[in-house]
Amino acid sequence: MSPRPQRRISSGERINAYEKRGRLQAELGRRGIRLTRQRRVLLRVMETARRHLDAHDLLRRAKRIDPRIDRVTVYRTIDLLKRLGLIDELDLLHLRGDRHFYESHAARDHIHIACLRCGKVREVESRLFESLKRQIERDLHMKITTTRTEIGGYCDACRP
Amino acid sequence: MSPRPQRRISSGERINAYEKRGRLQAELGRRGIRLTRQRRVLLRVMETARRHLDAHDLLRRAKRIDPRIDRVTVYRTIDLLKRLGLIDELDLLHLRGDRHFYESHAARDHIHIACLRCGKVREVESRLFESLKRQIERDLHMKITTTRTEIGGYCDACRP
DNA sequence: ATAGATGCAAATATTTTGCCGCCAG
DNA sequence: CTGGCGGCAAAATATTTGCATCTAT
Repeated sequence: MSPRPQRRISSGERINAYEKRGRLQAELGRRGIRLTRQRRVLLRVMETARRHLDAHDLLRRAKRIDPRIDRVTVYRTIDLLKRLGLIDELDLLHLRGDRHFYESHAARDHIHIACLRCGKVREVESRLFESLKRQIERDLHMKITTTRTEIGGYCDACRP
Repeated sequence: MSPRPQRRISSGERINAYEKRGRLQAELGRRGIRLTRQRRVLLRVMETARRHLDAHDLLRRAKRIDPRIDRVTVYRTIDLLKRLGLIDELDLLHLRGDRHFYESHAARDHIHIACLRCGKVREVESRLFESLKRQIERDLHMKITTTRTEIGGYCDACRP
């Protein structure tokens, strides 16, 4: 390959860098899935989140917009979106306990990198990771549809 | 770099390919940590497992060797080993529900690749993945200590 | 001898299910 | 209108905690 360094890391704390506002809702509409009041609220919460949210967070934020929503509906909506492949589920190395976090499926895969001390989570894309996926598809004869990479360590400030 | 293909994938269903029998126990001894009857049994179960086990599996297998062990002890031992960095925690893309699976920390990092249809999990090592980690350490000024990569897709037999 | 580990019971946390009334299309 | 959806309560599952007792060193 070429000798130039494979710098393709574009970090950022923002979760939904690739999110077009209303994308999820449009997607459900396109697939003829019923858009209820509760779903609209939840989709909006997910699309505008600037950090990773778990079911509890989603409920709390949704209630702030419209209190007429139940915990169970949050879980059922999460399940729906997961099945449709519109959101990803993470657990961020269990850094914050055993809950699951959700993020709207980005255009490109990215890697989650968490500092084990300060808990900050960064997201990066990487050409190398894309190559890795292609290599696995080739060598193991797999069709990859989902990936989840969570890397833990110590950031510059927290280095021991 | 060289033009030869980066084939470094060494798969296999076996979990503890790199495990020396008694490694975990020796490690605890070396660190002056009390080796109780229950811990010995659990360490043995972990070292000899040929597939990923969750807390429930660990308890069941431990009880087969010596029934005098409680569920709580399993959780406490898992916690101990996690804190010491001797085992890794996975959830295999929640393919089998929301439990956690454990594996004794291998010499080299590996990637878990699961077929979303038949559920088979394969483990591979990859040079590209090692490069990816080094790239991240360099570019983000991180010291990486843990990684967890879970890739889902469809294997050759299950391809739609 | 004694710090630390275990067992048991109960608490917590998280997610799922059953059932019935409601509402988006 | 009506089949899918949401609310409520309760169950299921997974994990943690308090405390008295035991045991590895």
